[in-house]
Amino acid sequence: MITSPATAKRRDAARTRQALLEAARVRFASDGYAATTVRDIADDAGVNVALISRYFSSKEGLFEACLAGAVEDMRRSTGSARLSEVPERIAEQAAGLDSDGVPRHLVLLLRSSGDARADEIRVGMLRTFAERLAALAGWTEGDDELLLRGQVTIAAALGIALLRSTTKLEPLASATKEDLLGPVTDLIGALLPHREDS
Amino acid sequence: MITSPATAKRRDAARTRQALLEAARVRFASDGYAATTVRDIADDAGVNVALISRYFSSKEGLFEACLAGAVEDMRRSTGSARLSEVPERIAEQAAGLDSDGVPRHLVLLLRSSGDARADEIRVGMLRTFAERLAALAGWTEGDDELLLRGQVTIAAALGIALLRSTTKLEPLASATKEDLLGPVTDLIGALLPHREDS
DNA sequence: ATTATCTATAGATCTATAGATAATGC
DNA sequence: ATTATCTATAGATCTATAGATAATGC
Repeated sequence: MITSPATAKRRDAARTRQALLEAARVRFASDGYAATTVRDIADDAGVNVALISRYFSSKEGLFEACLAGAVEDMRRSTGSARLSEVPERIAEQAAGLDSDGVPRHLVLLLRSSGDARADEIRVGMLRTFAERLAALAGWTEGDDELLLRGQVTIAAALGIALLRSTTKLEPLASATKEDLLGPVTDLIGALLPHREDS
Repeated sequence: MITSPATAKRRDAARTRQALLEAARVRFASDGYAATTVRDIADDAGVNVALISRYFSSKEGLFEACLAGAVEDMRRSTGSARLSEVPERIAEQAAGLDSDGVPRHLVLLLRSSGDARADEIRVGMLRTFAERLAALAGWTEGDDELLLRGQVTIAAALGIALLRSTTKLEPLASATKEDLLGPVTDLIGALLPHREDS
């Protein structure tokens, strides 16, 4: 174990960077880009505001770094999955936690910073994500009807995640991954037809 | 016809108020509350900024007025519907247009202004909306499982609407109500079980 | 000595409003 | 005369940064 305890006051650029990144993901995801101030993020991270510019150039740079993290999450989630595993993965994403309880912030994909470059990344990720889902259900280039269904599936998952993270609408807000699994399984079963040939 | 042409420069408080309201709904829905400036809205409406304070007290007041409009939309949409009519209504909402092509801005229900009062209205509407849907599928007080399904249905519809209004993700972004009807019908059929007794 | 962190502040918004102007209707 | 609209501006943020401070490791 080289890492120091979480409460460490020891100067550590890498740790500070990480703390900012995590605080930013949470804030951007739940409050949106414009409503979040750099001071909010720095305070949450227990760090001086000026360090955001230091490590991420700007608020916009920090947002892009958050998106890059979401790309990672997404890769791991849809990577080598089979259609039969999709409902559980989606339920995890919608619940906002992966199977180990590590927070996921896919909601970021619905949060625009207004910056053109960040928006391209964001929409590109959504596109890829939807195509992977559709592909698991037998989609091939040009089949717009099935692609639309893949995109509707993503939209539904993100809608659930967003409603959970921005409102206290019960029982949805407190629903666990297990609570969501039933409805999500039905939802995906209806949207993405199972292939005959596998 | 008493109303003057749309291009009228004639002074008309009611018309100005309405123009502000419509411009605000569009901006708040697509950009969110914090990212929208009162000047954006006034410019879109072709009206002086100061008139926002005049007719709505504040930016927050204008947002609340927009929400009140969304309540109207919602009432009309889930009013006396039967379960069999729900998919079409939801498809309309998700598409962002009602059957006459009049824009709907249910996405506002996902947009927080940060103000406690507005948020209560917002979440209250979501709650009512979900309960009505669930009730059409046989929900009675205390049945949390079915209520969750109602809320997931709303979340899915809002997710679609939001993705459509904030990205250019094709084919979803350009899908018509008719294009959406298939997937949405399947989605609702799977989420909300049809009652045996009717 | 190096570099992580903090202080202080410039400059750019953005909202709200007081008071001036000008179109309307009696 | 009334009231819809506009001008000008005060006051409150918020981001980015230059330069000072202080902890670290050689």
